[in-house]
Amino acid sequence: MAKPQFNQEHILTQASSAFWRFGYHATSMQHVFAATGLKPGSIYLAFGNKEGLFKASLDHYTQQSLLRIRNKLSQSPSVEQGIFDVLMEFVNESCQADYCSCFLVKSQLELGSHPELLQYVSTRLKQIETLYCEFLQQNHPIEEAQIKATSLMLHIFGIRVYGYHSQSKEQILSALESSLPWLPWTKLKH
Amino acid sequence: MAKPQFNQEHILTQASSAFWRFGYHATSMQHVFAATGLKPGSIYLAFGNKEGLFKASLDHYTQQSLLRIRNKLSQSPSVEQGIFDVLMEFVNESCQADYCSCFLVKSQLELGSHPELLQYVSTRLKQIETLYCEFLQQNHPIEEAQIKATSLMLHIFGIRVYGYHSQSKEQILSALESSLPWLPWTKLKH
DNA sequence: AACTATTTTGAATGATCATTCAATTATTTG
DNA sequence: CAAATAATTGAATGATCATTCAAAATAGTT
Repeated sequence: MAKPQFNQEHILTQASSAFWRFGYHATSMQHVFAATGLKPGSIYLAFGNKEGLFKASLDHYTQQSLLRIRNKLSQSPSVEQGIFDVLMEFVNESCQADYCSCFLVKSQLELGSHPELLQYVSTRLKQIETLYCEFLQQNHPIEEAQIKATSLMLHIFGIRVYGYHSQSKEQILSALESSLPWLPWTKLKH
Repeated sequence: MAKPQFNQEHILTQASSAFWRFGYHATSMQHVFAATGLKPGSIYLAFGNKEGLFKASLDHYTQQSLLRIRNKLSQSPSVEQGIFDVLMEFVNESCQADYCSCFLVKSQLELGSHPELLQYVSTRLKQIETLYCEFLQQNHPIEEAQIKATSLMLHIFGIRVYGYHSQSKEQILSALESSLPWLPWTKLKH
């Protein structure tokens, strides 16, 4: 064997970041070579082709997202409080200068006409919904948990799009409070 | 003058359709030439460059969307009923085989790192929100109308993303009913 | 009919795209 | 240390990209 294989974590971090910010089509392999400092052959040996690298990037992002949500919901005094905190994080992200929404949501819309990648993205978004649903089942019958989880995903998708509008934080918060009354808003009011 | 200028409506219909379905980066000018049957020079003379054609396509789509919503809300017995009907149309669209979400929402996410086009898209999405808000002011004080309009946009954005999941119609409807209780759901229940 | 103004044509351009592969380098194995 | 094995290199490839422009065609004007 030659030099042990390059750091896959490093390249996936860089590739995810590029695909996330610029999208699948606007990110060229040459950009990836430049960002990672690696040569074409290395990346093609490890990931096969651009699609393979993209899938691995999606996986990397999804695992981090699932972990982040799981930690937040586990460590909160209640599931509702944890969900509320996660939502607030999403809203606050949208205020940052380099905001670039959610990698999975962006990919879902960009690759709507690419059945294989679309399926790959949809599966991962469903994993996230399932995670919320599992936590909600601690407090609610499964049917209600499922409805709340779907409603939550609709709102999260909405935030991911609406967040691009400038100075939207207060508007988003008021709207969320009106349509998600089962979250613990009281501590923020007045 | 030569032959009167080609039918701009026709080319914008074709170009919008391509940009909408495949996105800005995945739609090449060669695709547009093939779809319209026109030669490069004609299109470049009329629209300047790809960005110009894209902006004109966005405008074309936006004007049609505003017209469609305005008609629906004007002809309904109440604003709430009109909004409900529009939402149901969006949900039903997501069941079709060739579903491709909303051109503006897709563009907003794809062009997040292109400030000029991002601004162009955001302005048009805000126009749609303003239209809803104006109609809602017939029944509600302006503050409440604005919150309802923003909540509506969040939900519409959510539907536009969630719609890609297969067999999602019933789930979406249940979730919408739970988070938009001010819409006239009763006639559908039981 | 001749002239002018404008549009259309379509081949060509250089840039950038994803991808390949023979040669080189590095590591493990015998 | 030598042989075998595997990873890395980076220049090169053909395809496709957005865009250009000189020439041809068409319509209005005199």
